[in-house]
Amino acid sequence: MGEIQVWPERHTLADEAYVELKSRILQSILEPGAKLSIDGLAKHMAISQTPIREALARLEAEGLLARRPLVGYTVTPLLTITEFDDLFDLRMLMEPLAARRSAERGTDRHDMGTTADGLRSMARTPEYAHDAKLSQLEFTEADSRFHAEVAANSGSTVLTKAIRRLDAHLHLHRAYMEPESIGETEVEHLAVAEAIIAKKPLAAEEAMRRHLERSRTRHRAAFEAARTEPTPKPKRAKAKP
Amino acid sequence: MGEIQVWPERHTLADEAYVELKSRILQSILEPGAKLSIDGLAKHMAISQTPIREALARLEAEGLLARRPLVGYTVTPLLTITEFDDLFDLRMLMEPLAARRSAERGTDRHDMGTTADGLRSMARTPEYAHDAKLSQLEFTEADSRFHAEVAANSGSTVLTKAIRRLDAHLHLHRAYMEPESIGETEVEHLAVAEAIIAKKPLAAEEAMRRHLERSRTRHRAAFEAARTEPTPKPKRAKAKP
DNA sequence: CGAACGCATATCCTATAGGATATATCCTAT
DNA sequence: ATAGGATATATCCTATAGGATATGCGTTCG
Repeated sequence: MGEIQVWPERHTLADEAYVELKSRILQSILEPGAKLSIDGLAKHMAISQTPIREALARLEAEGLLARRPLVGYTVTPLLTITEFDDLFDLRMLMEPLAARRSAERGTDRHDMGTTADGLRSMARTPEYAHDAKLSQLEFTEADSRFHAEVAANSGSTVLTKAIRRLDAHLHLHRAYMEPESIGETEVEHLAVAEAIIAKKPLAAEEAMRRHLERSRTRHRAAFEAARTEPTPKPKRAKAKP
Repeated sequence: MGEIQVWPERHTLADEAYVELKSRILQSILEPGAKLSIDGLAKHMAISQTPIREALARLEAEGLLARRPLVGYTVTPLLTITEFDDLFDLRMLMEPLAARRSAERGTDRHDMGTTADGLRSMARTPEYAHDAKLSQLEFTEADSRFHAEVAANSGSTVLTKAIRRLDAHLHLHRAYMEPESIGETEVEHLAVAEAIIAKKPLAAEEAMRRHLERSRTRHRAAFEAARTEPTPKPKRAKAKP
């Protein structure tokens, strides 16, 4: 019983609404451009409007929603191909830096950072699940977590936050990736992880750079494939069960 | 009467509360660590709690406030010296890129971008006002606007938003009230502006880099000066008029 | 036939009341 | 005297009602 219970982390309905909505947005259950009705959401979640409003305000500040005063909130539209390229340009600036610093610190003797095994396990992608869609979701989340972990291990909160903000938008596009690229991703992630564990800053930086280059190519292919068949899920999200 | 009225930009009480609170934080009227009572603020602004909550949620997502569920909001502590350095590292990555791209586009024939004169006028810093504190705030805002404008003129919304979300000026202003050499800043801004107007990408990039380097040096001096005298205003902000 | 005006509805925004939780105070026991 | 616990208060959080605004539709006029 000597365990230090860090505290049950009290959370409110506003927190739950925030998590729920963010999840729906990132899974494209709420499609880009969709209108979010406040009391519609309130009824759907069986809570009142006040916590919904609070969650929406946070998501807007985070860039996932757009707000027009006295009109309502809408889901941020998908990136254009130009914006997509710009986003990767920024990742190419920031994430190799994060990898380098992370490697400078290494994975041992840090209260805040990860362990070597933790990083390795995060680099790995989950096994194929039965449900293809679920598998896809797990992969995108695993990918996101790995990049976030590398950033966090850099020890720079500023850098970590900046990377996370970029990632939120990228996440919307991960859903369009081909499943066969999962294997490649895992290999590249492991290269980054091992360089960090071995405390080889330059190697880690370069490994991340290469990973992003190839990732960009893969995403771009998926992007243009999606262009041909206009929308993978053309059904309207009216949220009226 | 032929003027196109872009619309009176409807705003809500939540918006007003947001602006008001942000302003108070930036002026250190609300000091770091200060507790913000929700219905205290509501009574003080003579509005109800709901819009206050919404404003607080936004400010929290923006990093100016910290929230503990069921306890309350507190003003975020100032940047540490490490975070200060990290912040400038990121600016040094992103803003020279923005300056380069901005120079590639130039300042003419763009619907979105600025005019040459517009950019020049933004490079200039405002005159001194009576109130030193307000004067300092105006300078910060002018500086912020110039950097934002250079970013916007790059044509990349992703880059622009990423730079804005760093909220560099916001945090720097909070931390260091020492008046930075206004003259130097203006000269450096003009160097950047002219390089952009002349469509010299490399020169613009380099000018921005040099400006940031010197700005970092200036701020750093103020930072360490502030370190010696621990807190400029040791009085508690209990906000009980 | 097209455009403009007015009304009706849906939705947002704000205010207020009450339940739930954390913190401070006071008391008791060792 | 100090540590531990119970009570009281302050504050947060949630729900709900009502005023205010934008949008859609039908009608009317040019």
